[in-house]
Amino acid sequence: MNMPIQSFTLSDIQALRVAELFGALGDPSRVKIIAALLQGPMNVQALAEAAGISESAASHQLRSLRQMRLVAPRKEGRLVYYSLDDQHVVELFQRALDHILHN
Amino acid sequence: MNMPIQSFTLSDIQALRVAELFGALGDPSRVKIIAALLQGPMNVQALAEAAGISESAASHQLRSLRQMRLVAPRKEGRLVYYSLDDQHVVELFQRALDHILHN
DNA sequence: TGAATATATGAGCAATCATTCATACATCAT
DNA sequence: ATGATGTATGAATGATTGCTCATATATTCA
Repeated sequence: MNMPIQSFTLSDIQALRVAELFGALGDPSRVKIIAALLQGPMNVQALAEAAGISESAASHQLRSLRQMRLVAPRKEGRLVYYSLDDQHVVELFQRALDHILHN
Repeated sequence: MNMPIQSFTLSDIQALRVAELFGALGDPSRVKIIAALLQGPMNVQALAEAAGISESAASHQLRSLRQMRLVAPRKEGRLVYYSLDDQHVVELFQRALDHILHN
C-alpha cells in the first residue's frame, strides 16, 4: 500500500489546502493544544492552561482547529471537551514532534 | 523501532520549533516550491515559475527554507540549484500531500 | 572592460494573524 | 430570578509575513 507520490506542479487549490493544513499546525499555541490533546479530550480551560494562553485566546484557536476539522467538541454541562478528530493529522503531528525531539 | 510518543506539555522552545517547522510548510508558494523539488533539483528561475511568483519572491522564500535547512543550494555557474535537504520533512510533506489529494 | 544574466537582499507596504478586551450566551447553583 | 461559571465571538491592536521594487553581487559573454 501507499503509491509513491512523485508530484509535479500542484494546482493553486491543492497548494492552498496543503498550506492551510500545515499552517494550522504552524503556531506554538496550537502546537501545545494539539500536544495536550494527544493525552485525550480536554476542556477549554485545561487547554488554555496547557498552552499558556487565556481562555479566550484558546477558544479562538480552537475555532480555527474546529473549522479545519482537526478537533471536535463534545459538550458536557457547561464544559466543552475537545478531542483530536483527524487521525492522519495526528500521525503527521507525531512525526514532526518525533523529528524535533530527536533533532 | 519508534517509541510511541504520548507527549504532553511541550516546553516553549519545543512547541516553537514544531510550529516553525510546520509554519515553513504553511504557505502556498513554499508548498509549490517543495512540490516542484520532489522531482529533483531546480534553479531559482524554474522554481519561481513553478510557484507562480517572481524570482525575487522565490529567492526570499528559498532563504527561509534554507535557513530552516529544508533545502540546500548548489551553485553551478550563475545558476543556483536548490534541492530538498531533509528527508524526514520530505516524508512529512508527502504524507500531507497524500492526505490532501485523497481527501 | 563592459553588458547581460542569475541570484540575493534590504526597505517599504498591504494583508494576515494571534492576542486582548468587552460582551453575549448557555448552564448550573442558590 | 439571580449570580456564578464556562465558552464563544466581534472589534481593535500590535506583530508577523509575503510580496514588490530598487539595488547589490557574482558570473558569463562579447
